[in-house]
Amino acid sequence: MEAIQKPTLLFLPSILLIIAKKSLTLQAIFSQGVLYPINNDYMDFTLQHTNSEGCARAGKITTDHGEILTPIFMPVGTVGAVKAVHMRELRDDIKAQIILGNTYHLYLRPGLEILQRAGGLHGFNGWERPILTDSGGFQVFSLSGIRKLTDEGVHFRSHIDGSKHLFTPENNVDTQRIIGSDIMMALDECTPGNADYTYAKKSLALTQRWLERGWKHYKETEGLYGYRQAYFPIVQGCVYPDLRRDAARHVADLGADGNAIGGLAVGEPTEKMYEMIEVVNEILPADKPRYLMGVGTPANILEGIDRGVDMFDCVMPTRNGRNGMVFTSRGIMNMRNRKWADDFSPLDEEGTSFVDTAYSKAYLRHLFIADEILAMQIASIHNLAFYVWLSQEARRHILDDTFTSWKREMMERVTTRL
RNA sequence: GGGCGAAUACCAGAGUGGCCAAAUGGGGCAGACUGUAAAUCUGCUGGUUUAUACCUUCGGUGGUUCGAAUCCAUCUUCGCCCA
Repeated sequence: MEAIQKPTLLFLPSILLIIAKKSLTLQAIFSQGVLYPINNDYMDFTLQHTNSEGCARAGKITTDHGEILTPIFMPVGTVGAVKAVHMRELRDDIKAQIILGNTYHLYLRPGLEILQRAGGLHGFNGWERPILTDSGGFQVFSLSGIRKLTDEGVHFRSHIDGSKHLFTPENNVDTQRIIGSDIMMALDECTPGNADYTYAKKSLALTQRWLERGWKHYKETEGLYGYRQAYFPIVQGCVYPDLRRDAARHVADLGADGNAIGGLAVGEPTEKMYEMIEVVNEILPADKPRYLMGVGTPANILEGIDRGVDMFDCVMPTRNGRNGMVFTSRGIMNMRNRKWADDFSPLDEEGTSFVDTAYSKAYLRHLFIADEILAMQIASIHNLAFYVWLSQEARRHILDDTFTSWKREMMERVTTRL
């Protein structure tokens, strides 16, 4: 072990040097007031196979921090930590290929200065694989009580200390540059699922104006740490097909390295969500990855894959896991239920994580009832491993052209309440 | 042997004449959670399959009262103090 770790340590000073140089170069460019596009970021995507009976796709995304095999589920690590899960478990056991961070949360804490001095989020939390950052658009939605939208951007109060801040499409790119995510997300308004048409249309127009500004700024800047950063635009439009189509065309016209579908699973009926995915994916380019933001249940993910989505993220495996819900290929368990009290069988006979066989259902229930931290760790590790497994198993069946029948069977199983 | 105090639902513990099937915690049972202000939140927790309804309950028994968990008598148990 030591022999492996030592060279890494030796490289650190040189890495820091590169970062320092890069920052200096950037400052020099900015100080000269260069306005023409200097950005040559790009991210590779290879579409490897499309299911013969539908739209499900298998692909490969290449970033400077490594490859991502799609369809992929991405664990959420809002403040730079996937709650209750160590990086080693995330990498070696869950086999996460990419994780999320959140611009709003990281900007407030620990703040940009610390992040920049740490060498970005990768340097700060030690995750060496790809990172995607949400822009804070979801917080525009979820913290709606303490924010105000204007054309300029979103004015908001910190949920931590009440201080006032402003995100603009431009400074939001700069912030994500400092965080150093491999995939940055456009600043958008995540329109509530129950918004009326007039509001949704107005909201979309704002998102689109912000997108154009953010995209321009993205093109005019470059990363601080010597690796490429992609910038994904987001399709909004609520549950209205014409708005969604308009949004998808607008997004497709940019020619970004990947495209996201946002504003779903935010209160609208599930069927509407599926319908919107279909509407949008007819328009989004097939040769770029498609990211369905914030979704969802295992069933939602299977349906999303079936409709041509390549990337997913959701807090459900971690949050619900901490609250006692365990997702398996046999169905869903509420670990607090009495019925598990004397079930000494493994947590998940078919699970891929070490916790699945190391611990019994009865023991995990005991830990939840006793309010032990270990309960949340076990459930989070299990759920994330299951979600990643589910996406990669889908990938395997797409490559084998057996996705459709496999999905039909899995849909039955993952929706069962045990 | 004497004195004082206490006994309330699974546990702890409010309640000292009607607004009490009885506060509040804990425990228990179930539910929610979808780009994380969440190790959080919501129900239920005497019985009657529904109930703004009825029945049974506040250590036991007997009383006072239109009405008692609440007042009186007595018994039982527990705690503390004095011998």
